[in-house]
Amino acid sequence: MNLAKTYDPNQYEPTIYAMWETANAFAPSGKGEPYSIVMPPPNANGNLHIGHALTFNLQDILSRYYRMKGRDVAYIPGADHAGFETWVVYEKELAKSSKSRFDFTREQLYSQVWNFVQQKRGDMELQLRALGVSATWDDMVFTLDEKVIDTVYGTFKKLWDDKLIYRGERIVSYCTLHQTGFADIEVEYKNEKGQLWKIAYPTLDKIGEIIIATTRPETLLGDVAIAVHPDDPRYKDLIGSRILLPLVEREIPIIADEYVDQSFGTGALKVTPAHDPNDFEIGQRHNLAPIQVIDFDGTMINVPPQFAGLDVMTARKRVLAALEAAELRRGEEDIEHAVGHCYKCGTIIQPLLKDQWFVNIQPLAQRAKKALEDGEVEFTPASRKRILMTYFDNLRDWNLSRQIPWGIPIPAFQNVNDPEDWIFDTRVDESTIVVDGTTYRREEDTFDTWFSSGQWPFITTDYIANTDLARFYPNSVLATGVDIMYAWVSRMLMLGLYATDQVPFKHVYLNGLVLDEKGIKMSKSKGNVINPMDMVAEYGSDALRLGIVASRSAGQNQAFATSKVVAGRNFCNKLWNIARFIEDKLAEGYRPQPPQPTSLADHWIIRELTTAASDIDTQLTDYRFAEAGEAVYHAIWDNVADWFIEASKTENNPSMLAWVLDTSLKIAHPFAPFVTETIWQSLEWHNDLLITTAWPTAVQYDDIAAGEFERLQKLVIEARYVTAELPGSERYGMLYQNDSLIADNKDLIKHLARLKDVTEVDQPRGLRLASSNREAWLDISQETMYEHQSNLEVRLAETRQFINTLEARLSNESYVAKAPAKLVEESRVQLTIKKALVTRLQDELTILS
RNA sequence: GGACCCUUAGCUCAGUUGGCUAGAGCGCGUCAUUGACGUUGACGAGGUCGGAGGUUCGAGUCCUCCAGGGUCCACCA
Repeated sequence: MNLAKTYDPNQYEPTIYAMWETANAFAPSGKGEPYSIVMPPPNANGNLHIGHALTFNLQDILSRYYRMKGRDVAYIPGADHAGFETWVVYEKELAKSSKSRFDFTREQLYSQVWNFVQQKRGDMELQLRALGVSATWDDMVFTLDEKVIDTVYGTFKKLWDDKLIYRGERIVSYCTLHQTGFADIEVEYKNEKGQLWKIAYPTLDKIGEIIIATTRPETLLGDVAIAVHPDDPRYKDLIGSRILLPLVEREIPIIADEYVDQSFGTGALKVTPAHDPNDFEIGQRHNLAPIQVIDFDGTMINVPPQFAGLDVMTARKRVLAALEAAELRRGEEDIEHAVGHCYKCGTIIQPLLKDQWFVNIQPLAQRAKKALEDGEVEFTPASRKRILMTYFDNLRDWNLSRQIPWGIPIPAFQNVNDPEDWIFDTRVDESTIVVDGTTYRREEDTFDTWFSSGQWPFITTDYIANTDLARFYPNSVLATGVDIMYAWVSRMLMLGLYATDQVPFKHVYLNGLVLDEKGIKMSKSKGNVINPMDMVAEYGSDALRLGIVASRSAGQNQAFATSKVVAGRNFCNKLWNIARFIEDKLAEGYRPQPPQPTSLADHWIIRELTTAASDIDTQLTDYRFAEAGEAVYHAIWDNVADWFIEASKTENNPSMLAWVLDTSLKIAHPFAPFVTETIWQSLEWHNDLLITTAWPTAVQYDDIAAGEFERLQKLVIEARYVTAELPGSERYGMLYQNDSLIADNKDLIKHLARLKDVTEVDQPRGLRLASSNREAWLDISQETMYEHQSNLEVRLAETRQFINTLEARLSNESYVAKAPAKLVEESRVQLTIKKALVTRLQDELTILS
């Protein structure tokens, strides 16, 4: 016995992982049909969270399974520079040393963050290894690697040449704290209570007035018009006249625009093109120049001196106070409206006018939508596909510009003499370049991170460069969290199709969020975050992996249950002890041989494990991870440990013991890679790696023998049921039988049911084991039998109840006529069986009374 | 304002195309007890599948409505 009594994962996991890496076991075999998964690159700015553990585990289960199935598997790992996300983390680091971004040049910042990320990235990669991911580390891609930038620039150029990229002054969602613009999707809307203020704008002669309604009175300072609906009788006569903008005393026109909703507020809309997307459009239609009154740092500019430099909220109060003093307020009402916030810092997003780079997205979106419609990509859960198609329909142009130094520079240069003249050039290391005698200045903005990660599948597989790896494009499956379906999955589909004329992956599997134990979303601020590495340290990597897939279905947000991780750990220990037992039973120097089933249990366990392996095939093909895991768990714990191992104690069949152990390890390996490989390595008849061994194939067995073992199981279960209630003195009693199946398996039954002995008799004596329908009786005293009477009565009542339902069903003509014949036949068979059981139970009761 | 999801045993959750006394893990109860494993074994108790209708021979599963919980999307000032 060279294995300790209990399995200690920490003692083996790092060694086993190192061994796989040394053996290059994760590398694609180059043989078989390619199967590829690209890892959603975790942010290289911190630690993995429990959601990563789930996603990567699912991917690794698939990778290991298909590797064993003989596919040419690439599971390509990555790390994301996570532009804005990392930037936020780094700014916090800077703040710790009382520094800010303004203390450094862009180049200094970039290299500082680079160093910061390199260090964090190393931690993250160690954590990936601790989870046991069988990723092809040689193909690891960081989102700032040269090949990424090259490909991203290539795509940008293509978009540019196809006139799908434009630069323009548009309203962008802007975080004044982080001082960068966002894509629409990055804005987090919350319903909040606010006020709708009514404000009077006096006519030029100050006799009349128009009342407008606004939730943001401070933007009044940037108003350039009042808009009313052309058909609105209240204002019809005023259209074309001018009015006085309060506080600023600027004359502005009253214009007519169909956009205005007559029923909202007062039906008159103040127009602030610089700070509202709709107003911007109105302004464009009416040739009104926008006036920016909120600066990029969130303070007021271009306003009367008493408001200049105030932050938005203070300005709002002052503006309201000034209006009050001027007697221009006409009441207010409470309303609930959606307010956009920065998803990182919660700062209220200001719509600001800024020159940004945009992708004209609809041509790309519609192509992606069509690919989904045509079934080129399937989804699990399927319902998400339709949701995504709707999303494509409503997508608006994508703002690619980010005003942060950490990211891929936008490869564009501006003519110093002609601001409208932009050229594409990749010499982003130069701040100015000269082309044909003209000087161009570099764009300072960087790309939205999702623009690069949106090209991940064809970047990581070198599809454009067409290296060896290109055979892995499109990817077989994309597995990721539902939370980034819009941000990431949608972009990969659009950019993938655009750049490669192919869908980037054939299947999308979306996992839900891992919630805390109480079902609440985890967040650092709530302090309810579960760290996967703590779980690995306490229970082992396999335990975490088993626990996190258990009872989890696609797309559902589900609570994390430590109890399932504990169950996973116990399962590993069970496997471990199965191995200890079998290794102990096999002679020194055992050499593998094909399984030679002799006993009923041998045939039965072959059937069970073969069935389990093929069930797992089906479940994994359907991405039913939890059910596949359950199949493994039960095949090994219930069937192998509780029945086969116990049965094997009454026989000695080394070929079967070894085969059962090998097969158990194989089917469990995708789910619990470490413990299975650890055991495999301890088996002296193996000198290969479990990870690269082949998935079990069918083995011949005798179905009749397997069925007979099942009958014996029923007998044993009934014997146990009866004896469990017996007093200690009678518990290990005799079993009398007149039954050749029992006689032939005397020792087995004796052991499994813990009987004193099994003896042949001519005449019935004791209590008949009626349920299992064999000629077998337990030796029980008259007194005990009497006590057992109530059990028999309960069983009898239950059986009669069931017979009633069966009879009712069969006497229903519609059922007999319409239900499948097979079902009707089954009902008939059941009825016969149950009727016979009733007779036997009644007989026993008669004897007792 | 729109869309989607959830409600099944004490807890966390499975339950594919409707098919026949509803499953798992943990927890609970009784018993076992030291050579594979107490991270164990045997046996057991827990559910009118949120509520009300409907379709069907048959509904946890499909439809409608209601109640409660959640998520996402949305430029109404």
